[in-house]
Amino acid sequence: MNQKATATELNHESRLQSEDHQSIRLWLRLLTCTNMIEQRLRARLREEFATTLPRFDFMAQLERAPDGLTMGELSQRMMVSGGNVSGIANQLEGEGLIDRSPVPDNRRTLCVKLTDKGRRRFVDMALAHEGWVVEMLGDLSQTEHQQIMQHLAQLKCAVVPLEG
Amino acid sequence: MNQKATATELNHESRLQSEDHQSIRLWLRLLTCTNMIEQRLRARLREEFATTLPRFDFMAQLERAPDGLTMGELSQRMMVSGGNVSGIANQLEGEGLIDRSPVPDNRRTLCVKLTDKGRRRFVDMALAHEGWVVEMLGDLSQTEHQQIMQHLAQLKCAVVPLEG
DNA sequence: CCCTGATACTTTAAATCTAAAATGTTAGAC
DNA sequence: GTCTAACATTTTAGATTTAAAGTATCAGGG
Repeated sequence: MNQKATATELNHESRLQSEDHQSIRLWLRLLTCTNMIEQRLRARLREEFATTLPRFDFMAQLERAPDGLTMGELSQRMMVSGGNVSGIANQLEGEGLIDRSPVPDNRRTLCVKLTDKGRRRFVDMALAHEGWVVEMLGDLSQTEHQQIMQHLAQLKCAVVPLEG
Repeated sequence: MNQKATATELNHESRLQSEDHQSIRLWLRLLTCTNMIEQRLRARLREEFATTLPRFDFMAQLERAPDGLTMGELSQRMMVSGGNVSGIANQLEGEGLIDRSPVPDNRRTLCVKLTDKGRRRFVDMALAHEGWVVEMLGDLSQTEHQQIMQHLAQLKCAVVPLEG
């Protein structure tokens, strides 16, 4: 940005560079927001329920899927590796919070569901969790909420096509 | 949301509940976007530069601070624990990419800087990194960029006050 | 000087996470 | 049927992460 170039005078290179930095700044701000919220949730889950975010997330996915999920589906939805899901499932199964049962027509697959105990345990945590999130995000107006949701949806669409 | 209640008929409880779910949805979408981008950057840094996101982030913080940073400042800016920073610093120092030197007036503190080798190495990566981010976020228009930035700034402000 | 508490950093132990290899299962080609 | 490749999951090895404990240093009061 040397001299007092008007908008139309900006060449491709400098325009591109400013776009670059803009994208980086957007990404860093996104990362900061997410990290801040994540750290708070992590801390409170530990303090108040002696559990971790991945364990909570695991149970949350199951709560939203009353018919159960396969290990692979859990892996996708939690956006973590399959091995990771196996480990957490072992813990939660050991504590009687989830149930891993074979599926009749495909012996490779396991169907994971919350046990009654698991559901009860989760409902408590989810209520508190919702409170914490609202505490952090609830000050935004209805309109702001909607706008950010839309923008993040666009952003998601902008990123997804690169999947392959 | 029973019957066809108009907006004014909604009682506090149901309004609150819908706000709750809205906040949760916003948080989950934010998390999804961040995770998607993060995973891509992680994969490409590994594939093309045989390094990791935290190592890249460490060097990026130093690049932005020519006078160097203390370990504590790095910990804050990277939003990770101090122990974590120590570990990464050991690696990078071992590879001659950074330099940890004592500070004259405070023997507890270390001043961390990029070495020339580290700076050269980082510049390469940063260029590619910027390209990847632009690839993912560059399709958003200037206006959208600005709006999302503003919204995330609001969101950040909404979260920060709870620090204590 | 000698405490005391705070600060800066490192170390430790345990959990998490990943990529890749291993295991067992399925589906389709031939 | 047999082979092959894909699939679903687990196991493994190793890196990363965190919280908390440990080490060393500083600053201030008595």
